[in-house]
Amino acid sequence: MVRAPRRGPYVCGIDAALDVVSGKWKGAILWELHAHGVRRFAELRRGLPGVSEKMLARHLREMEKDGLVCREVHAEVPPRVEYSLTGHGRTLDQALGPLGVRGAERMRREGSEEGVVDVAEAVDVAGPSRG
Amino acid sequence: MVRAPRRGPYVCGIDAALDVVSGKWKGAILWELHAHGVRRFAELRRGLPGVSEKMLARHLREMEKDGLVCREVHAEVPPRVEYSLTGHGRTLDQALGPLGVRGAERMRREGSEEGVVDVAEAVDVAGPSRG
DNA sequence: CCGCATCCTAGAAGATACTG
DNA sequence: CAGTATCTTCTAGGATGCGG
Repeated sequence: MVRAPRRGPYVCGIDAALDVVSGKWKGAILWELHAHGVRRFAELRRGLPGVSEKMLARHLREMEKDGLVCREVHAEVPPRVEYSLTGHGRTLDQALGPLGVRGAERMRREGSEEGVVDVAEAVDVAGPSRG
Repeated sequence: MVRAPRRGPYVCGIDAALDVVSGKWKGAILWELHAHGVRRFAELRRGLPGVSEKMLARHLREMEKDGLVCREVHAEVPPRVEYSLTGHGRTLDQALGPLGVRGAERMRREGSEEGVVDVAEAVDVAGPSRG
């Protein structure tokens, strides 16, 4: 486990807010949806190298429950489900923007000695606008 | 030894930034230090109901290593160590401010059905000024 | 008082197989 | 394609005891 997911009693607001994004992939999911606006399950999966269907589905469910993402199911023959950020999710993402900037710096430093994906270099890691 | 907290490859800046505060008590520690400015080990411990010395010490070390907190050791007969936020830590805390507001709302909702400490009510959960 | 070391547990995350 | 169920692995976090 990477983070420390829990729904326990919170000590403060930050604690509670952080809990909403506690999960190895939630930050990345937020980033993906923010960057692309709308994303299908398979697309998200491809965007998160290493994630398993189980974890992706679970995190998506939790984030939906937390009102961060919107899940739109299209009743078609080839199943199609699209995910996007809710207003709430966007607000959270915006709040996370500054963190992204700091994180990007961290990536460059830590990346040198611990390895880091370079996908982040492709876009503005702080919070890319969706074109 | 304790294997270094998985600073694995990050997918994006947000991911990297979130990793710095991943740990059950880091958010609360940040909040405590922000609220009080300077805090001794024992004080922090009392401020974080339920935390163990091990976890408090470990998280503090990690946060120090990440440049979030400053650790000042006073070579006195009764050992005294004081912790405070570094400029970096304050920046992070500020970025977390908006999250705190959202988290506070969450606490009120979730709190009703999951229980929540009321210490948050005592101060501005979003980011109390230390006056 | 501060905080490290050791052992142990809960549950998060991973791999895989299967269903609609 | 989307998502669930099951089994395994991994490790953050908790409990306790010792040392400076």
